[in-house]
Amino acid sequence: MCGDLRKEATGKEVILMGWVNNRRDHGGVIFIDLRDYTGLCQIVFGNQHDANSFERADTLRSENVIAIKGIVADRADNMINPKMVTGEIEIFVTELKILNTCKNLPLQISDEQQEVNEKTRLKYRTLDLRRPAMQENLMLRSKAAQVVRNFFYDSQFFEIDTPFLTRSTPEGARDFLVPSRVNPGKFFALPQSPQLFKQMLMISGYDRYFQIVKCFRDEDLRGNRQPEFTQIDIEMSFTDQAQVISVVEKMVQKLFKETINVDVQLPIIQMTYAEAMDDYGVDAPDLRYDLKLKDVSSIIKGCGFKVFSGATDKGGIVKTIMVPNGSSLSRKELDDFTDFVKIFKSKGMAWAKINEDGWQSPIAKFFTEEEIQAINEKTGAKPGDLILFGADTSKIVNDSLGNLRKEIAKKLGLVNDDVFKFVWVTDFPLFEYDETEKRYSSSHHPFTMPVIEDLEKWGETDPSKIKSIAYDLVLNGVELGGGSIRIHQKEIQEKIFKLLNLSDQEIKEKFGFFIESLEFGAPPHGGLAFGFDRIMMFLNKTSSIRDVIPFPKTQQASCLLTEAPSDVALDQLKELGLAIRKSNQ
RNA sequence: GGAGCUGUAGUUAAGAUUGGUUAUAACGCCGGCCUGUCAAGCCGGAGGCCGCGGGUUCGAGUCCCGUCAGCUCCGCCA
Repeated sequence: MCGDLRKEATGKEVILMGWVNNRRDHGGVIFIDLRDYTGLCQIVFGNQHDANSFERADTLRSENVIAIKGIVADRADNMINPKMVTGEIEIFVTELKILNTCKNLPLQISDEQQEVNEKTRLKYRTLDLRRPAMQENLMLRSKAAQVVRNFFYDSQFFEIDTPFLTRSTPEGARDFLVPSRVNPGKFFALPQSPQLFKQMLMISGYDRYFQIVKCFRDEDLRGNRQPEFTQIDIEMSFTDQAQVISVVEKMVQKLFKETINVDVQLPIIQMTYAEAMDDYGVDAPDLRYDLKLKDVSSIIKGCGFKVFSGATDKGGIVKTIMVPNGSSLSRKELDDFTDFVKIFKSKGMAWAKINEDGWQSPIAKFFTEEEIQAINEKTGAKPGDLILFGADTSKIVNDSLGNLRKEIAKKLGLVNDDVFKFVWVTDFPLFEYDETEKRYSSSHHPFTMPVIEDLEKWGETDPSKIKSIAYDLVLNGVELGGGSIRIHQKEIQEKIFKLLNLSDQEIKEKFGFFIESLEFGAPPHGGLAFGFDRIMMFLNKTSSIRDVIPFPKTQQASCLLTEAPSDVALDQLKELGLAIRKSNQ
């Protein structure tokens, strides 16, 4: 292949096929860099090598597809190109076959300097994917998938596939629906994950399962979220949290080693959800930098500043971020931070610059010397430092300061993308209270095993206090994957459904098949699912999920290449028993 | 559903504060010259619905309103 030839091949006759990356026409001699997925190789056309191909090489243009026969030649010392791995040799072309031509290009394949607009890239994805950078991304993805497969196969996991046409389930994300022609008026749903199927495989006795599988969720897109995405899905029987974690982190270690040669130290540290929220304000903390949040609620309780004391009086909290040497930040930068926290429903952000003689702060006058001392002590602030305050409900304070912490780290240059800080976050609450719908919903999913003592103690009175046996693997502030030990007893599963406000009839209708499966000797089991695309974002060092997915959707969930989704013929609808309603009422 | 950023030759950008002759550059493309380049070089050339629609104005790429698209984020994502 083009990128493989070295000095050792000198004198050999070779056949190369590929794309014209670049043509340099000197009149009497024409140089072409020929490209395939392995790289570039310079081929030389000249009268002395072959008059016929030299003449026709005049017509070659970028991205023409050609096949050549030629002799590998050693380059003289002053002609070696140290920038190319094949730079010590070139091919004297003796025969040229033009396999295809190419129209003028909407984006340049060979120019890696020029960042092309993403709209253009997605519209001409075929060409975008021909760019070496994208080829590297997708080839690494292929390699990663192989490493994962080999790891699990070697660890006695079975790769078993599960259906894409399955039934819609309540809870969770919106389903993508697929109408059934054979059963007019009825619909399949594409799986949000193979959750129930893998659990049923455990019940069927397959002991250990994995799958690299597409999942579908009809929710709004983000820089790291696509409507169809790929999970590394894992389930194990007769297991517990420690064992799942232990197996999975070995996989992660192997994956990072064999793809990007990064050593992941095992065991990966663990922290509870409560610790993560306390110290970082988020359930997926970035541990590459410190900037921990400190709760100063008890200090400011009853202080003269009504915004703070009012927040704690109403059951809220006041937390701080101490920015070392942060007092050099300008008023404008602090205003930007204030605007930033407003995204997260925070009403504002107070700040205090620490001087030798006390606080320089709009709110300093509201605090006694003792309170100031206590806050300085709690936050560890010294002269030259800066303290930022958030006061509101704990959700808003954690949300805004947790995200502000990341923002500050970015701004101060504390974020090093060559560092990989993994952490397991454990002991998640089983439920979250949904304020808008006034009910509880599962933090993980409804099949997560609760801590049984919690369930007995709080089940009737305060379900939000129930913890679950669930765990997330977080890397640099991003959730890579999450899992749990599952409920394997019918009674507990039914109890959880009830707490989720599902009626007996709904339970029977939606999950009857699963509940019944549990009754036929379900073993204890648990597992985890990774976002494969997100892992690939780290391995490829990209911040866009679209750079690791060959044919992604735009934020409006459309494909600019195929123009999907599209209208369909009336006949198709008719056959499915469907009609499109004009208005959206 | 909401907020912000962006949209100008094939591509990437400048021009937008302060409205004013023919909208500028680089790369790419086309033609010519050239036997050692490798981001080749030199000479010449073509290429524009300034996202779209409306408004203000004697005059709009530039100001105003609307709209569409791409991106980032909030909500949403068990």
